[in-house]
Amino acid sequence: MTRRQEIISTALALMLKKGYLNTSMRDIAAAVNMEAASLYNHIKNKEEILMETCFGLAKTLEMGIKEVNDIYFNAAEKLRMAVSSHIAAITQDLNASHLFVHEWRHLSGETREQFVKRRDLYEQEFRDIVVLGFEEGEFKDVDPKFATLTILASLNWVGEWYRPEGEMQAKEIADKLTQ
Amino acid sequence: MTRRQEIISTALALMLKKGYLNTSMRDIAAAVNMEAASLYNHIKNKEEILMETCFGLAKTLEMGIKEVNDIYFNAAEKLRMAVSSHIAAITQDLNASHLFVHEWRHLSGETREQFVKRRDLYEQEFRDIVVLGFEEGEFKDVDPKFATLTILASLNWVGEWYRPEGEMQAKEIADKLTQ
DNA sequence: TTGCATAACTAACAAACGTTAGTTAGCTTT
DNA sequence: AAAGCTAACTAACGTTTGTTAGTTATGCAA
Repeated sequence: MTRRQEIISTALALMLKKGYLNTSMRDIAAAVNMEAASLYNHIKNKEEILMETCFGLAKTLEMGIKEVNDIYFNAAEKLRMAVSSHIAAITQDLNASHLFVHEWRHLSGETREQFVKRRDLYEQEFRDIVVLGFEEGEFKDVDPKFATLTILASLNWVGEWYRPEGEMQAKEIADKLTQ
Repeated sequence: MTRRQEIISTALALMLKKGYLNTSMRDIAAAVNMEAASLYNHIKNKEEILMETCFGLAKTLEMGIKEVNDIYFNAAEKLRMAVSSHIAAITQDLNASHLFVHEWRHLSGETREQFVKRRDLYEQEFRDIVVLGFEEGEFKDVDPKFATLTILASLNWVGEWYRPEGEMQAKEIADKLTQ
């Protein structure tokens, strides 16, 4: 792990515990045993940590749903895989997920708009799967838009209580949730 | 509306838009056309806003579920009413809900522990209803703990997208969600 | 051996923060 | 008329914040 990666991953851990705004460059520096100013040899500024993390996870999620759309045809199966892929991404790095789910608001200006746009797009693709299932008569009596929001809510919330050392594995969660 | 209420409700609106930490006393003051120092004639300090809001909503939710437990007997009906009551509380004041769901972390020390304790207790009561339904054979094949977390996740997330001017009314949402 | 890149340091800056102190104008009560 | 309360003000405080500038030791490449 390069020094840069070490700094960022340490920062993410702090930011989960204390929040993005409440985590200072000096906090991060102390946690990796250096001075705040030295961090700037490795990263451009504080927001770069947030940006890189949010967009990194966005990319992972996008790739996941793209793969699902490429491979599977049946709506129910598609949904199961999309859920599974989402859960995998979220649980794989809980610290990063926290920034992605909660702290993206603190991206500034254009960066933030860009993020929101990609997030909406992902939600749209997710919704398409639900709608497909609706048309196939697979899922019944649900408002697709509403259902999608509810599903994504549950998925993102997994990051709040999932603990890697716990008994539930990512795949298991995905199965239960799809059901 | 007293000046105090005006200050607090203005503060909540700002905090929804910008986040609790990112909303300064000067921001709040400007929004109600006074100086930051003058706010202290009405409130003790910044945290009082957060505290009062979080505990206020906690109380509302607690009263809601207590009433459900007092009146209804059938598990399915109980769950429907608990969901309905929760949704009503959340949608009634979206600004307050945001603090309750997202910003309670910034309560300090003992206050925070107290809040978490009450939140866990509420979750426990909610879970009891699910378990009851499980025993009555009403809800099938679900892990109660898991199901409760998922339900509450969906409920709290409603605050993220619900808009009072939108087409969906609180009761309508409750119905769809219970289903 | 010289020269350059890397990664750390110290010092400092300007801005913003929550909060306190002290003051004052305008009501309300005595 | 006097006294007291309310709610605003100005000024200032000590911190903390993100960031920049300038310096230095180390290690690799020419």
